[in-house]
Amino acid sequence: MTDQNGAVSVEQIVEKVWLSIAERRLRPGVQLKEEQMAAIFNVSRARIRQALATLQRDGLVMIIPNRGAFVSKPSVEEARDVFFVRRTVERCVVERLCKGISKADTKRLREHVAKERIANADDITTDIIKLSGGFHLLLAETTGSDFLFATMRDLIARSSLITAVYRNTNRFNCGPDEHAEIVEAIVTNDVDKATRLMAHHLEHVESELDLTEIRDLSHDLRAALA
Amino acid sequence: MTDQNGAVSVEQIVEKVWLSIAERRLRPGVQLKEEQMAAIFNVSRARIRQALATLQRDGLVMIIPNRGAFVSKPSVEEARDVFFVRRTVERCVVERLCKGISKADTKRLREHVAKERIANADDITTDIIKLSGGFHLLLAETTGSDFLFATMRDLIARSSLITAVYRNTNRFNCGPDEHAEIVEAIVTNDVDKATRLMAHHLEHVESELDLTEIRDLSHDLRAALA
DNA sequence: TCATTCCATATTGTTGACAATTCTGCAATC
DNA sequence: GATTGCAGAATTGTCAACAATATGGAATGA
Repeated sequence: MTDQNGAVSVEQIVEKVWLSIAERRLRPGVQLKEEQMAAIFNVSRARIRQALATLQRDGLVMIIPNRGAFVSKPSVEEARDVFFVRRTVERCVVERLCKGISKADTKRLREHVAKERIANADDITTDIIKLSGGFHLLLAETTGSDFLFATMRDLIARSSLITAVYRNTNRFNCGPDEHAEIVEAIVTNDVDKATRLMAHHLEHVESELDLTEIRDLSHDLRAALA
Repeated sequence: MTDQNGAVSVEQIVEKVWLSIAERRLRPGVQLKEEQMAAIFNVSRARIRQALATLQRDGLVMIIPNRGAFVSKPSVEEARDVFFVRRTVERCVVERLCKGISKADTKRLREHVAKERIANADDITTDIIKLSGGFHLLLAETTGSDFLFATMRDLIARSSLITAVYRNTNRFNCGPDEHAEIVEAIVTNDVDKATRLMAHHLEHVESELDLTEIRDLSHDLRAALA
């Protein structure tokens, strides 16, 4: 949590908030007050502001001038959008990877899936959330394309928020088994199978969301009427 | 340039730098010193830092801790990546728009193309650059998808930088004629034609870049050797 | 002559205080 | 009883000074 100097870095603050949102401990609409957060993390407000700006970039919080930062409240349309774009972008990712993947990358992917299995077996929610998003991020990183990676970073962050808001079931079925299948299809350069599995996987994840109604987990009247 | 109080907003600083990069007046590798910029815009360093953070998010500058902010130097691979992703994302955009577009949106698109024609006729470089990127951005905005819009915003910003670095010709052939054709294909709901025209248009833009060699427009020895 | 060390300078990073804005509770008014 | 106006409190926005770090060149020694 702290580095050599006992201070918390911006990245650590961002990750902490990100996880709190993904774990539903921070609900959409809640205001993230700077001074309050500065006290919690024991850093100056400037660093908190920097973290909030990053979280805004990632679409997790919404900053209103002179009002403050609030946990984002994605609409059903936005949720569908994110999955729509994910389908196309992740298809690109898989197609690229099927053109050939190094031994080292294969190893990294398999090891990641192994970690996911362990987290699932031990039922450690924090790890499950981090690793299941991390898998898709790792795929993008493996393509070697900085831009694909950056795009997926955005998509995964927003997906976490959407999952937190609209998830129906309590279990995370974006599980290691489907991930493992995708990896194996990629290492055998089977483009058709890999893209089909990825498409199916994303449909599966989306199907576990209830995207029929607007969920309002907050009690902020102002936001509800805006 | 200035608001009521005579101060320059963060957004204005970002746009100014963005344009300077697109117009090749700020070259890749050049360091953007905070104090220097604060003096130029007559604001405090804090505001400059905020603007630099935004520019980093857009991929236009690279911030190295304890070293400073430098105008990004996209590699040939990164350049190809951006156009690769643009082809898929803009295809999505066009497909969506072909499903139906309102009268008001049609009007906005046609008016935008008209503005582009005027800028081209009058040969106002600043307007040409802003409007030709703005066209693609307007298409994304018209889909109504916040995420598609945000993604295109990123892509256009990076494309501007890439064009500035790797452009061969002096003329901007991302001209209004091809844009006009795309708009007309969209308003007639001709998906095949619209996607074909968009693909061709992007190929055209990319073809005017020289993506065979690493261009180093800067004179910063350290950066050149890094 | 070349490599290395050290110090002065320049630049970024951080902090706490102050200014501007917004929110909240209460009282006065219709 | 509901609404408006106002003052105090809470919160965000801005700034300028200070601390930490990196840079570049001179001095030193092989």
